[in-house]
Amino acid sequence: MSDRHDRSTARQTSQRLGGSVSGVNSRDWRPRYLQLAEELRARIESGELARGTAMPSETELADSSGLSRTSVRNAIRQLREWGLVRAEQGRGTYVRAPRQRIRRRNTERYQWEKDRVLLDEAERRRTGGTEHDTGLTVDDLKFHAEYSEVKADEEMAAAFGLPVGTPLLRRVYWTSSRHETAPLSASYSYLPYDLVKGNKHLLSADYEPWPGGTQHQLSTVGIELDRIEEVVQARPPLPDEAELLDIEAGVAVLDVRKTSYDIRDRVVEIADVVFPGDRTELCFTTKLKRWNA
Amino acid sequence: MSDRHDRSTARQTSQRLGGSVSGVNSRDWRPRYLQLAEELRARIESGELARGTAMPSETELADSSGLSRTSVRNAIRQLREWGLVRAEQGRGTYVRAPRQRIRRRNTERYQWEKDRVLLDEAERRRTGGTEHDTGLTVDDLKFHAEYSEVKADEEMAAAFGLPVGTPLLRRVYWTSSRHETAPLSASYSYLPYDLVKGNKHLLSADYEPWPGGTQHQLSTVGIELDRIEEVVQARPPLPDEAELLDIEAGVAVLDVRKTSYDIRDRVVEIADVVFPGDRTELCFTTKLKRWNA
DNA sequence: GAGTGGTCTAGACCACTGT
DNA sequence: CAGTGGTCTAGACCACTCC
Repeated sequence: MSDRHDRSTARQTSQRLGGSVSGVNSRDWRPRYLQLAEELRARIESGELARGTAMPSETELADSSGLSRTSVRNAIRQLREWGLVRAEQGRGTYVRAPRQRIRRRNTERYQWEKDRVLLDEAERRRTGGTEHDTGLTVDDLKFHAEYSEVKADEEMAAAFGLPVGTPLLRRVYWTSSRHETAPLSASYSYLPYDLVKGNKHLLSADYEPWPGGTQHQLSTVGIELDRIEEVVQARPPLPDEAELLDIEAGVAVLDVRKTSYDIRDRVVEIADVVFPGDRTELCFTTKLKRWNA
Repeated sequence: MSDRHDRSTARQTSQRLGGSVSGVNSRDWRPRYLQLAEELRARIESGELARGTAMPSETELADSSGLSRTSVRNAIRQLREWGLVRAEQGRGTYVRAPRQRIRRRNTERYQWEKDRVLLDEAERRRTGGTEHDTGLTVDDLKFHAEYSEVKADEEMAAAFGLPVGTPLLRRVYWTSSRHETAPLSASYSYLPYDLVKGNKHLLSADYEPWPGGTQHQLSTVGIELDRIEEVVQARPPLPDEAELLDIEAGVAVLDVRKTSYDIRDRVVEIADVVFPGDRTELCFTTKLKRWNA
């Protein structure tokens, strides 16, 4: 851990590995599958292997590199972990579009959402939270929502401070851009059923997309939020998350457990939001009190 | 993405995979290396393969499971990506201690650090930020610090809003518990040299551990912080990060780019803090303004 | 020197995708 | 159907660790 002027580079490329390689060279001391991986990475980044196009097949690569197919597969596994290619059974291996990291400003977002509750509906409908994040309009976005009633298991009960078995409204939703396949995040939200049953619009997915977000929905049943606590962790994706978010098995997800407290200090919503780790940045701002204040 | 009553489980175990497996069964439709991986996972979680002990060697596993060594290695690769085992060249593969996730409350931490600046030194010295996080005392902790002067590259210059080539003080540090090998995080911090040169204590690692943290250090040269912005992302570890933080290549790190602004709205510190993804939770709190205020 | 994990080969069969 | 990636085998040599 001595020489690291390039720490910052790691944030941008997600990778920083040795010098350039112009072929699989037996004089190089690194394993040959890694040399091949880095050569292919260079060809992708130079644009020679363009985004969306098929890579040479494994047998072709084995022939052209002089390596066995096993070694070629090791190289491709490396590229997949780097998020550079996507393998599809029976079809081929494709160069991924270079992923632009989407920055989500959570701290500002929540206050913005709260302020918006006081606006009239026409105004709210114009732009929602996702549109705020992405700069896209509602016509570019495709919503998925799924509502159900469940009973609190031990973990949820503890998180809400309610008895096990308490009815909860469970909402699963994600939003995709119409021009891209994979959603930007997947969200699993839980609300105590008793809190929201006063407004029938909250109980069914038929009314989605609801203009104004969860804070507005809660305001219709008399709930004002005081603070939101978010616990961020990185973990491997579940198989279905990998599919939904279009990430390789080796790429982590950012998992945010969001807990909302109302002004009476009750937990009124718990949401698990899952982001693809290779294209998401979460931004938090901590405002500090003045010493002389 | 239909049936997900177990979303929450994913947060705790980092893994949730099919039912239990009591052997590598050819009737099972899953690949046999995965069956073996899950069988071994069950044996680890049951305690049969205790933490810290060596796994059966690859050849032993090949013999006992009736699979080839290649398939056994695939299974072990899976276990490594799950963070359950650590392979050491020439020695063996060892069961990892089950990792307790450490929760780091960033939002509260920074205000706490700021408040502490106003305390006297004896008080400050009693507990530092790391001790605050971990509950350990200074005697249990081992500090590493390394200072150097560097010139701002393009990225750093842009982040600071200063010309390329501006001298920066670069500080690399990490803290380990004396009882554990791997540090909880690694930190790479940059300060404009001109800002801190007024206090020679800030320019050398000899004075570490400095009681009071960066905010106190900055206060000695007349700087008061206004806010801290943190951008969180998940990415694969660099090879040396994997070694330092004791994680497998397949496990992601949480990378936090922390930017500190002073009350004159200058960027006064930029720090990249890297956490092992398999045992870190970052907690952020967003306090919302009252509607009636 | 014996044992370990890391790399590598030259095959094979499979499920899946296109035409 | 031919071609693709996914799985699997039965070997081999290497660097490394420990005795």
